This record gives sequence, structure tokens and C-alpha cells, in this order.
Amino acid sequence: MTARKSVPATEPLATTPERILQAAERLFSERGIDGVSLREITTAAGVNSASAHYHFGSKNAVLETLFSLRASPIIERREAMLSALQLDRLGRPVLEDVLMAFLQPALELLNTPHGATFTLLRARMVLESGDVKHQVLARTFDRTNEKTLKLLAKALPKLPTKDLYWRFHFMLGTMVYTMAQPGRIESVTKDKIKTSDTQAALEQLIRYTAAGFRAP
Amino acid sequence: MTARKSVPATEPLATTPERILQAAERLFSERGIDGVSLREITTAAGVNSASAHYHFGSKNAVLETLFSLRASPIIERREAMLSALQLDRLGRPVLEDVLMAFLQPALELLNTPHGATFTLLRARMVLESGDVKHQVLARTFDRTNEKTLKLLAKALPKLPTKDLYWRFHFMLGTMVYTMAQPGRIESVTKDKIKTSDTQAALEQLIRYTAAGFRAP
DNA sequence: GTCTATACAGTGATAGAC
DNA sequence: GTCTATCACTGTATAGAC
Repeated sequence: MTARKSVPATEPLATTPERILQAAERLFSERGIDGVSLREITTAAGVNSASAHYHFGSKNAVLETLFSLRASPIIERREAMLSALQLDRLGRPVLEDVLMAFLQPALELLNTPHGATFTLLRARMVLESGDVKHQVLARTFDRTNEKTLKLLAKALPKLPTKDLYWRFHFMLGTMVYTMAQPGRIESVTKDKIKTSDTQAALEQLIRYTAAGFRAP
Repeated sequence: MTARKSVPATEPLATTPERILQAAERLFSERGIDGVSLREITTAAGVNSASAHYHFGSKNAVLETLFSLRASPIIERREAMLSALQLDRLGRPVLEDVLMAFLQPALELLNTPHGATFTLLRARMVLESGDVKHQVLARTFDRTNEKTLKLLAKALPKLPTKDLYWRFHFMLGTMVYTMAQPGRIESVTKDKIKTSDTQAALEQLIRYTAAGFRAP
């Protein structure tokens, strides 16, 4: 009836794939990934249940699309911060600055409306087996990871490459685990600390990780 | 026909719940958790599909039972190693010894036949939301975690409690992530290091974590 | 090309017969 | 206690309307 291409009323009107992704994101954040069926998503989006398969191919493909969509801001912000790093006269960055450039864009996502769902999706991609999911992760993150590794190597010129890789792996672990907010430490300490405090998490994480990277 | 209570032939004969758990563990390790249905499990176990619900209540309850079953050896070994720690004349253990007592029992599980499934289950429990799963984790690990935290506090008398908690949380992250073998570092470094090398992982992990705990 | 209606095999769960 | 029958629901596939 009304114009369909220009002037998208307020918000609810959008292309079908977009509506599906929006509905999926909202429902996932409310009830987890397994707790939501494709039919619920398409119903909430106001589209037919088969259209999800037409546009995406499968439920998993919907998850992967949503993941890639929400990952790109992190990547872009990381790239920007990495490029803006101050270097000394030997071209070396400060370790803490590199860590900040890598970790802050990820951790800050927790304060956004998209954060919860993205973290769920990421944790699933990372920790569930399956070649497809690992390929998605590789396509998404490998380039920035390599860039970060090169900068870390410059910041730590005396560290053997092998140790550097191990420690980068460990850092990824703390990051993913912290973002997933498993609530373990809250349970043990009876809520005396809150890992959902992003600012504190970032400060603590950088101090801890920097010391780990500098270990003998 | 033959005796049913005593003398369990070779192995395949066992109580129905045990057979279900055995079949579940084998199938999960082969094809992941979501890739296996309760019907497949009960069929492989040679029992009726309804018996799983009769004995356990739900598919999730089967997972939780299996998780608790495989977690207890880790807990016991941890307790034993923690109790056997050498203390100095002030009653203080060496940081690296505490970390070894905590991490070794977990990481060594990766070399056992049960390891793969347990790690899958643990990752799911930790990262999926849901009060029930968190309760299972708390019931399983909280006591040993508290014991470990006390020993860490003794090994690091000058570290503020808050920082100690944060760093313990970070250590849990590296441990869970490393055990889950997400293959990220292998992807970035084209298999130049293998996080599946348990011995190397343990050495690297302890050096890295000890430095993190000792950070200023 | 996009969307709809409909159908299918397989899922976890349950009530009730044996 | 165990098994059969059946439930509502899932992800997926396809034929055909616009």
C-alpha cells in the first residue's frame, strides 16, 4: 500500500532477511539459542517459516549470518585501534596498548544490546566441534589475529614465537570465558566480585594478561 | 537365561542406567551432543527408549549425570594433590605447586577415553545459561575451588582478595578454553603449535598463569 | 525471485497397558 | 519396571501461487 523502498516507516518494516535476523537476535538473548525454534523466530518476524530456509538455507546458517554481522564492528574497531598504536623509535608498541586494542572492542560489546547474543553465538562457535563453525571463525578473526600477533611479537622481541602463540591462545581463553559470564566466580565468592563489570574486567584482564605475556 | 546379578559376563551386561550412560558417552564423543538423539542412545544401549526417561527423567538429566560421574575423578585427584602440598615453615605453599595440583587433574583427562565427552559437557554447562546447569557446576566444583582459593591466598599473602578472585576466574577461562581445543591458534599459526599436546600445554599454562597471579 | 501452504521424518516426552 | 502407542513440536524440503 504505502511506499516500500524509501522511507521505512519507523523500524518494523525491513527486508525479510533483516526481520528474521532481528527477531532471532532478540529471542536468543531472552531465552538462549537452543530454547528458540525457527518457527518462533519467523512468527515473531511476521514472515512464513519457510522463508528462513529460502533466504538462509538452514537454522545454523541464520546463526552464522548473525554472528558475522555482529562480529564485524569488533574487527573494524580492533583494526582501527591497532593502526593507531603509538610506536617507539624502534617501531615497537607497548604491550599493554596492544592488549587494550585487542580486548577493549570485544569486552565493550557486553554493554551493547547485541552483546549478549553475540557472546552466546561466539561461545558456541568456539567451543562446539564442527568444521563449518571453525571455518566461520577463521574467516572472521584470523586476519586481525595475525596482525595482533605481529604487534605482540614486536612488543616482546625476546619472547620465542612458540611461547607467544601459547600465550595468545591463553589470552583468547580468558577473553571468551570472561565474556561468556559463566558466573563461576560469583558462585564461589558469593557475588563479592562481578565479572559483568566491564571496566573492572578490562583493567584486571590487561594487568593479568600483560604479566602472563612477560613471564620468563 | 544365565545368571543376571552376579558375574556380569564380560562387560556389555550391566544395569540399564549404566548401559545408557556408556552408550551416551561413546556416541557423544563421536558425533557431539546435539548430533545424537535419545533414541539412538537407547538403541545403542539395547534398551527401550522410554527407559531413559524412567531412569533419568530427561535427556538433560542424562547429560548432567554423565558430567558428574566423570567430574568426580578430577575432584578427587585435585583434593589429593592439594592435601599433599609441601608447605614452608609459615604454612605457605609454592604458587606453582598449587596451580599444578589444580590444573593437572583436569588437563590429563584429555588423554583418557572419557576426556572428549567430559570436555564437551563441561563447556556446555559452563557457557550455556540456565540455573540448573550452574547449580550442577556449583555442586561439583565449588568446594574444591574454595580450597584452592585459600591455598592461593596463602601462596600470595600480599595480593588483595579481589584481585585473587579475578585471577582465579581468568585461570578457569584458560583451562576450560584450552581443554575445549577450539583450534583457533592452530588455524592462525597453520598448525605450528598443537594445544592438544597436554604436557606442553600444562607447562606453558602454569608458567603463564603463575606470572599472571604474581602481576603487581 | 519471493513467498505460502503443506508435508515429512525424527525429536523429547508422557500416559497407560502388560 | 518395562514397553507400546501417541503426543506436540522440531528442522527441513518442495510444489505452486504471486
